[in-house]
Amino acid sequence: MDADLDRKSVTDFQQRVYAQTSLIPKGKVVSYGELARALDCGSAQAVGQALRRNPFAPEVPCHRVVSASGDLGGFYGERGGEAAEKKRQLLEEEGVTFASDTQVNSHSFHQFSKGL
DNA sequence: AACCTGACGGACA
DNA sequence: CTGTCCGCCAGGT
Repeated sequence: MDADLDRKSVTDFQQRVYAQTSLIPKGKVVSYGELARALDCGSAQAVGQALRRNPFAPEVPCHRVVSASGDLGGFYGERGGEAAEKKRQLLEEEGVTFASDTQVNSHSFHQFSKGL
């Protein structure tokens, strides 16, 4: 019915990823694994898949999502390209500190509520 | 339905 | 620290 027309392109899972990603506070970053955990997914790759070609950019601050190792990961479907440098700059603009040109400082990681 | 890929993560050599 | 392998889940072909 009419409702079927809207969804397409974006699955229920992706909407959850974008929603959680938009919850990341400015000046902080979250790893794909942490995000996946918040979504009760258990797979960071599944989360990365959703962000890979995010149709909600820049509505969704996908640049605040980095790898668990502190690496920038990717941006706009590119890994370690100039896009990564842009991503790094965006984070620095928001107040995120970097341990290296391609690594985020560990204290800049955000943590979702675990419900304790 | 089956197979392969992917902006990951962790373990191992 | 670097390179390789396996496991994880979802999506596209």
